[in-house]
This record gives sequence, structure tokens and C-alpha cells, in this order.
Amino acid sequence: MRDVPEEMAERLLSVANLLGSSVESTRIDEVVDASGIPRATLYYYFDGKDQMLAFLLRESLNRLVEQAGKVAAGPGDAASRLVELVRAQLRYMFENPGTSQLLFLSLGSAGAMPEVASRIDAGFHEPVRRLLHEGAADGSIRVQESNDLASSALFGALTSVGLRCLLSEDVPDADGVVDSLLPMFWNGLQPEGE
Amino acid sequence: MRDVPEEMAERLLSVANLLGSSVESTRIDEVVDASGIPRATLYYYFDGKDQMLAFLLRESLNRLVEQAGKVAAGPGDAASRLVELVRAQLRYMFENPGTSQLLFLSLGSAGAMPEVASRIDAGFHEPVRRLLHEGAADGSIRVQESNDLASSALFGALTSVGLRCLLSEDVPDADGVVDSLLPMFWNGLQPEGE
DNA sequence: GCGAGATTGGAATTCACGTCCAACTTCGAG
DNA sequence: CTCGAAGTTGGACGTGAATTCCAATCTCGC
Repeated sequence: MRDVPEEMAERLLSVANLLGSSVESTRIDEVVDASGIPRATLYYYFDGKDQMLAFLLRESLNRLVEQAGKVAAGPGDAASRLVELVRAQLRYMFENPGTSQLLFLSLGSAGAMPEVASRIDAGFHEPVRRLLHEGAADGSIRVQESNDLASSALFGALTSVGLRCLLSEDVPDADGVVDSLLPMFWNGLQPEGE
Repeated sequence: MRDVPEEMAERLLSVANLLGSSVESTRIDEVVDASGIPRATLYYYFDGKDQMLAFLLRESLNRLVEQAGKVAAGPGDAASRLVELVRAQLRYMFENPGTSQLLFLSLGSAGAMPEVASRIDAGFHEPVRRLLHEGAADGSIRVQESNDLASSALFGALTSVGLRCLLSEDVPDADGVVDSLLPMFWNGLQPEGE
């Protein structure tokens, strides 16, 4: 697959964010119409629809991973960096609703897109696992029975909440949502003082 | 759409659970071969592939909802019923890997399948919200800032973990996974004794 | 035995993806 | 400037899968 020109990537990403998860069922010609990129040109760069979707996911994930990496490597103890990571992730979802939906959707078919799955692992799970580990060391986060399951649960919780917000009529504020969520992540479900 | 005969539903469900999330990309003829149901018959009952998938999801969800309802209405305080609900949900995912993947996958396109989304709401979110509410009243669960977000987060965490387990080579034991997860749900991430 | 609906094989149609190609443009090297 | 390689594009075409259609059975209750 050839190097995709900057402007083309940009246009495709914005089309994807308009179409949301329905890109999958969208006809190539609709993408052509919506993006203004001729069909022949699309096929010059991509081997087919699937490759195009994979490219979109990869591209979108790259941006997310970049942000996440920055946050995870930032200052503060593990706990506060984890909070920032959560915040960044949700903010990203709200700013890129279409590709976020697409991403979420393609999780189920991870078997079919191993590159995407491993990118998510590198971009989210790995940093979270590391933060959980660090947090256990510096005492800012409780030791988990399995960092693997924990990061998976955290990821699911976040994306699920994010998705639900995206699909609701009046999209709320990302930071507000995180603030509502944090007490639960932090304190758990057990009643106060037990 | 006509009333689907019992045996046909059964056969389709089992095919779906064999195929997993790849049903979407599976050719009708493969379904025909795998299920033994002639193509013309399928089209006699369903308006098309999409309708068929929707039926499978609805059917699968109905069973899950039934179980969930039973558990949520069972004995014990809200907290222990919530635990049982979580357990039932994960167990169901492990027993029906194919349709579970399919379900998860189609969450992203909830816009396209409102019936499915509302079924999930009735089958999971609504009971959980109720249990959270009850738990806040009977003191067995900490008051949440938003039961709506909380149930969404819980759902995401569960399905995400479940999915990851399903996709891993050696599928672990459902109850074991729940047991590993519960301390986190219960205590949250804050360090012990703070 | 009869008629309505269920069931089915197989031909015919449709539709979207993807291929192909020939013309045209861009652009850098010489 | 000139040439050639690579990028860009319109449009015709091939292909495979989904879906429709239909006519021939089959299976009931009556």
C-alpha cells in the first residue's frame, strides 16, 4: 500500500467522523461523493474497502496513542497520571465520534484485524498496566489481582460510557463525565466506611 | 417478518455460536451449508441478511434478559444480587461466545439497530440501575453520582473483559474471572485504608 | 380429496466491489 | 526545455454475493 497523502488522510478521517460506525455499510461511491476523492484514486492508494477502514483505524489510533503516551509519561504519581489518561481518552472519543465508534465496533472482530488489536494494546492497555504497576509500587493505587483484567475492565468501562454519551441526543462535556465517573472508579461500589 | 419455527431458530443460533463475530462477513450460502436450511427457506422467513442477524441478536438477548431478570429479582440484598447478575452475564458470554461477540460488535451500530439497544437497556442497564438504587437505599451499595453512567461503565467493563477472555487462546473459567474482578469493582482503585 | 400455506430447487436479476486502461497532469533530473 | 516516471482520473467492464422470482412439491386441517 502506498503512502497516503496528508490531505487525503485528512479528508477521509473527517468523512469517517461524519459517517460514524456506518462507514462499514457505506458504499464506496458514497465515500467518493462525501470526500470528493475519485474512486480510481482511492483504489490507487488502497487495496480495497477493508484496507481503507484499517488505515482509518490505524491513523485514528496513532493520534490517540500519541496523546496517551504523553500523558502516561507526564509528571505526578501513577494515580494522577491514570486519571489524566482516562480524561484524555474520553476527550478524544468526544472529539472524534465517528472513528471512536468505528474503533469500538471493530473490537469484536479483533481476530480479523490483529494490527488494530495490538495497537489498542500498545496505546491503552500497556500504559494502563504500567500505571497500575507503578501505582502499586508508589502506593497511590491499590494492588490489583490482575492488571490485565483491570486494564481491560477500565477500557471497557470508558469506551462504553463514551459511546453511550456519543449516541445520546445532547452530548455532555467530557470532563464532566470523567468527574462523575472517578468517584466510582476510585471508591468502588462498597458502601462508605466499611 | 414471519414467525420463525423453533427448530430453525435453534439451528441458526448454534451456527452463529460456531461462526462467532464472523457471521457478518459470512456468505449466506455458508449459513445454508452449515445450518442445512435451504436458501429459499431463509428468505421466506427473513427479509435479508441484516434481518437475520437482528433476529439472532434479539433471540440471544431474550435468553440473557430472562436470566438477568431472574437473578435481579432473587433473594438477598442489592449488593449480592448485583454480584449474581454480573456472574450470570459473564457466564452467559462464555457459554454463547458467538452471539456475544456479535452483540458486542453491533453495539457500535446501535443507531442502526434501536431495537437491540433498547433490549440491552431492558436486559442489563435497567436491572443494574434498579439494583444500584436499591443498594443505596438498603445500604449495601455506595451511592453513585449517576446510576446511568455507573451501569454503563459496569456493562462495558464486563463485556470488555468477557470478550478479551473469549478471544484468548485458553478460555478461563467464568466464575474465576468474576472473582478476580469483584475486589476491584468493590474496593475501587484507591489504595487500602485511605 | 381439497385448498392454503409452508418448503424448496434453481434460474434470473441486481448491486456494489474491484479491475483495467487509456488519457492527462506533475514534477524532478539532466 | 525535454523526457520519463509517478500521480491522478473518468469510465467501461468483470465478478461474486445477495436477493428476487417462480413453479413444483409437500403438509396440513377440514
